[in-house]
Amino acid sequence: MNQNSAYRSGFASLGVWFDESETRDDHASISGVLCFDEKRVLKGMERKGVLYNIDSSIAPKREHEINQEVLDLKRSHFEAGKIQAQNDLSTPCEDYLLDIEFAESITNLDYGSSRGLLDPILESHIPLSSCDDGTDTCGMPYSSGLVVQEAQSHNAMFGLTNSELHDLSHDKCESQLLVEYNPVKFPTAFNPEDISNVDDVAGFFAEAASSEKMIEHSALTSNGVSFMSNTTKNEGKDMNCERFDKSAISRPVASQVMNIDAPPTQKRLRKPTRRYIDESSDLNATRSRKRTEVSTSASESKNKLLRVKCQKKSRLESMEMELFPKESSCKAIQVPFASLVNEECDKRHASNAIQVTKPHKEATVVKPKDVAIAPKNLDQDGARRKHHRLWTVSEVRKLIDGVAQYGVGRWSHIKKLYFSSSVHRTPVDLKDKWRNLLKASYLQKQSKTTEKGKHNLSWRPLPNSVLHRVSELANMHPYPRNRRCKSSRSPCASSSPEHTNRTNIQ
DNA sequence: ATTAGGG
DNA sequence: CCCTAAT
Repeated sequence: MNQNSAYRSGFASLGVWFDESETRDDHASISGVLCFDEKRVLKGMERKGVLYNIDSSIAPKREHEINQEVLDLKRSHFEAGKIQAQNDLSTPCEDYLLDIEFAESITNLDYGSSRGLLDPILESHIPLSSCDDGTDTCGMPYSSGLVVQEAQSHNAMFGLTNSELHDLSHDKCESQLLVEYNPVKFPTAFNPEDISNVDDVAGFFAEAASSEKMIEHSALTSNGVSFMSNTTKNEGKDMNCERFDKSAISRPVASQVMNIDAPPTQKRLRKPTRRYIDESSDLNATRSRKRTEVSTSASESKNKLLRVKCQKKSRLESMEMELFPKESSCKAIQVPFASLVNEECDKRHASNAIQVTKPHKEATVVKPKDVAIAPKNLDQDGARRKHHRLWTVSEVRKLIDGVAQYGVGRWSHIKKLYFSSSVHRTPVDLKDKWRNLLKASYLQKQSKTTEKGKHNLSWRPLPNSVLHRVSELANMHPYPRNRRCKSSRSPCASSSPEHTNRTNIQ
């Protein structure tokens, strides 16, 4: 099998002994691999502690979904581990003098090859569902392309251990199985981002270990496997998680995780998200035209992020897809975009400064609020969303004037007349703003009438003059549809007259 | 291309 | 602000 040969060669390059006679046997191959891992992982640490902790690292993922199968598997593991713990020095695997740098070396191995090893297993007898319930055990949806493969490999290995453990239970390499079992799983438990930080990994371990104790104890005990409980608790507990977490295990594991995780090949087979496409095209377009209307870096990004959170689920999902993959695709977009944004940012600032500078006395009242809304930090997201341009009082006034003149609904006209200079205010923006003004005035008035104190502050104080005008206009021009007169005075009394009036004017 | 509305 | 459905 190609996979085998490839795999073998990979290890051969590492100077690892490889038994030709076993080459054709997948199990044998795996055993060999497992041995390596064990040697690597166990290096410099106490066998028992390691075994305990490694196994425990799995627990948090399915605290609430432990099924009998899993328990059985665990039991098997512990048995194996126990036996091995007693024989570790005589373990045949000692023969495989593994270079301590295996962890780093393995990084060179192609993901495909290692995967190839698993594939046969997958195909043969592994129900990928040995421990998956859809939502998954790693906290990440299977729908995430990035994770799926890991999950599969994990399951594959899981299945392997599960289905073959009995066969191997008396084999000399049983202990290796346990060890290997763990590293393969890690990827499923971590967010790629987390993995990058070794400390985080260590933290996870600690957490996992601690939480596992409970589960392990109750589960195993109830299962009539008390002896294991003892084993783990006594021997495993002695092991200081922190100690090995940070020193021995975290490094190698982390590196391996990265390895498994990193595989660049066909990680993302999904077609680009709509947003992704949009952004790309938008970016290009923007670049070529040097559009002036773009967003600023920092604030904009944040806004977008916020927005994303509030957006429809579908969109959110797509977004996450973009955010997660720390792969090239993402960077490719962002880098160029970022530079672009900066450019635009400067331009915009200039114009903005002007506007901000000329505010009226009342402006001071409004501004605080605006500032408060202003975003703070930026995220990687290449946000396409327009920068949240705070409406200055002057702008609001202009808008009101426009509405007074043209009436509600003629946004494009208002835009032409009053906002021709401000590129960033589109008719739609005006419309939205008006809507907000109505709402604001209504709320403000209401709060004033009732318990004025209340969280009135949350609603940025609107200059009274503005507020009044809005109210008046609101009465005059009931906002389409919801002519629910916010003003406490004359509810929905004026409809036809004013309406026609305005309409005719134009 | 504009608007109205929902998110 | 963004997005979409209606005009």
